[in-house]
Amino acid sequence: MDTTQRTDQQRSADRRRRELLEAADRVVLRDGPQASMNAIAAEAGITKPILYRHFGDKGGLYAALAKRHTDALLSSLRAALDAPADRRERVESTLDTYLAAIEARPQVYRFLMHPAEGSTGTDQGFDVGKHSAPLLRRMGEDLAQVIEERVDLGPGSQQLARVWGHGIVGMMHAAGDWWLGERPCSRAELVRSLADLLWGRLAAAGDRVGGPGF
Amino acid sequence: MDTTQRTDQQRSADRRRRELLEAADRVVLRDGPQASMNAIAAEAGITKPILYRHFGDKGGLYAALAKRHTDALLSSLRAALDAPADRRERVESTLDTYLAAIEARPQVYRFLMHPAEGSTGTDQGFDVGKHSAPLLRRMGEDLAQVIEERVDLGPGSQQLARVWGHGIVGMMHAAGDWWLGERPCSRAELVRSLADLLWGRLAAAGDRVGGPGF
DNA sequence: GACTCGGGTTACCGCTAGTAACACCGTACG
DNA sequence: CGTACGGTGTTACTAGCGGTAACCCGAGTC
Repeated sequence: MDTTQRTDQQRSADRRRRELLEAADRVVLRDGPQASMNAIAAEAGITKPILYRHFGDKGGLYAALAKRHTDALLSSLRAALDAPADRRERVESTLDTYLAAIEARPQVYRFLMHPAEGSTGTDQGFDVGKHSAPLLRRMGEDLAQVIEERVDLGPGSQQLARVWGHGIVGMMHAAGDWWLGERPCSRAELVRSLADLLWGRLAAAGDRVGGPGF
Repeated sequence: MDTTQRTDQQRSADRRRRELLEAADRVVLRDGPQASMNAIAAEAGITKPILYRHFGDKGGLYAALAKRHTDALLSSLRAALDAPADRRERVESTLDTYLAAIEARPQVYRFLMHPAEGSTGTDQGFDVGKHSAPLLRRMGEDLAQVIEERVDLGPGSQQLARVWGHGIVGMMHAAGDWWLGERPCSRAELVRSLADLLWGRLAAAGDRVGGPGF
């Protein structure tokens, strides 16, 4: 009885929670990362305090919201990363998966990359470092793990893999962000250019002669 | 007469502006990017409306503030990038310059990378893409220009250079951010690892054998 | 019927960005 | 001398935010 009642309650609470998250999703997609708690509550057809009862504060709601999308994106990236193909193919497919995702739903992307961070709370001694979006960190760690598992890097491989994981993710992110804003080329070209960069074409290219003043 | 008077006024206004910017700098360095206009005005020994008369709105102040630091950092990066040395050396020295800068003044770094963006104004149809810090964009464009000038990339070189410019800057940024938070290794090691990545070590490394399930 | 308890609301606090309206003060002009 | 004026500064305010305390009401229970 007690347990069943508790599960009933919990089930109901979970359903509510999901409904609230979906409402929040709609509002964030419509209004961007600046969506207010009032607006979200209104969209959900209720008022602020119950939002706060469910998620604690705005950060909690946004974290929950971000977690869903992040998990979804990470799992599709994992699939591309773990495919049975050679390395270059896997790299290109992973890049393309990421870029296709941000291209398809740019608002979600923007929300994930810029999680409001308006916390009015204890901002004293603010977190220097780790200010990036959690999505970037998680992608970096994931990629590091895959590199460490599958690439033979010799001594110091773990540390090297982590540096590379975060570095490659950052490369992908910044290039994707720029590309999304300017659209200077097709997605396939971008993927190819980035893979070429990772494949050492920068090191292999010759110096340009007759440049200005050199 | 008229002109001299105007210059007098302008000079005075410029001095005021500089004073205000320095006060704002102190506050931002102390309180992080969440520094309020009230706090900045108090630090400068004046009240809010003056700040607004000088900078329009918070975005304007932050933009002016960011521009100073950004210009300073960009010029030192330029110096490293333009040094008369071979490419690998220049790359390492540029990476090191950037990392040393963010290591030396992490609060400034954080401010530059996360420019508040609280604009309450017309957020309808918010700028998707170009949401990154302007510093990243400018670094990317600068690097692209240097690559285009000095590296022979064959046909399509301009576009390739831009992709690489933004990509490399993103790599540097993400790795630097992660490194600043966790400090998993020395700066020199980080520089070396990133340069190795750019030099194609990922492509050159062999597959790891005996991995889990593979 | 009294009593609790979970879901919901109203009404508020303290804060923020931003602004309108007023006050002071040196200066040119009649 | 008086007076109108532009620049510099202030006080006092609005609108809206995140967050919360206090209350309210219906359902189940003894």
